[in-house]
Amino acid sequence: MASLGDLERAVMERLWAADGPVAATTLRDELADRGVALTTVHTVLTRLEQKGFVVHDDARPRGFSARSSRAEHAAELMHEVLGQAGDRQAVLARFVGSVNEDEARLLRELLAGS
Amino acid sequence: MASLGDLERAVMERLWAADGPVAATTLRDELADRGVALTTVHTVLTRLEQKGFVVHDDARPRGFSARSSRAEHAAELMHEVLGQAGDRQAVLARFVGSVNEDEARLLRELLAGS
DNA sequence: AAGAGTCTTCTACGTGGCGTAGAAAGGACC
DNA sequence: GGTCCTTTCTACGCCACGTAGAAGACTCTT
Repeated sequence: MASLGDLERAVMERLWAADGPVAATTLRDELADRGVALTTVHTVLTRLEQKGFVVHDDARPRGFSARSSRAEHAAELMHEVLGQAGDRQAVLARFVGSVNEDEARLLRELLAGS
Repeated sequence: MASLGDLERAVMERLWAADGPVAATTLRDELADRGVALTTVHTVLTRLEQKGFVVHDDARPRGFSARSSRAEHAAELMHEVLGQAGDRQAVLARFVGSVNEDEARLLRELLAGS
């Protein structure tokens, strides 16, 4: 369960927001506010690939994409937290005890269908 | 959202398992498999206090205790993940889509009461 | 096919968090 | 008051991550 650094997260955010593979130069431009160098973007992408969060095609300007969607990733994280937390029932109880009404309704609907 | 290191987690685990304040020496003994020095335990406890996960009384052998229960902590973490993940509904959908049947039933019960 | 420009990989450095603990200071108990 | 336990102070090493230069690989144009 690897956690992400600031820049790593920012990069993932762009990849999640994109609807296809993204070039490193594009990412650098999107992260212009940080003023990061292109090589920095590449380093981060490489590390994200090692962690299994990113893949790239072998087109010539490489296209990088997130391995799973943002929602999938978050849901996985939630399961991880739930998993390594001993009493799963207690955790779930606390969890649903503090969701707002809209989300409670949504959850009821989602659970009704299964 | 501070994440915990290995030893920090191990310490929290003991504090969560305990039903009252725990002395540093006790923790060191419980962590005997790691062979950590007492001062190491103290350092970790201090850092955990700075992060807001632990408090201590001012009895003479200080009593350390977790600020919130393990379940509360996990539930909070789950909310954090959910919160910073953009489309909360999508995340919840993915999440309940992959809970097992027992947990789904539990969730339905928990949600029915609210 | 050479040259120019772009993309990718290699390598490396600084910082900060965490595991680690000795040394010193503070308090308890006989 | 001296000895022993506890707490605090200070410090070091390692690893993850942000950062990027240098060099190598590739493409494209002429």
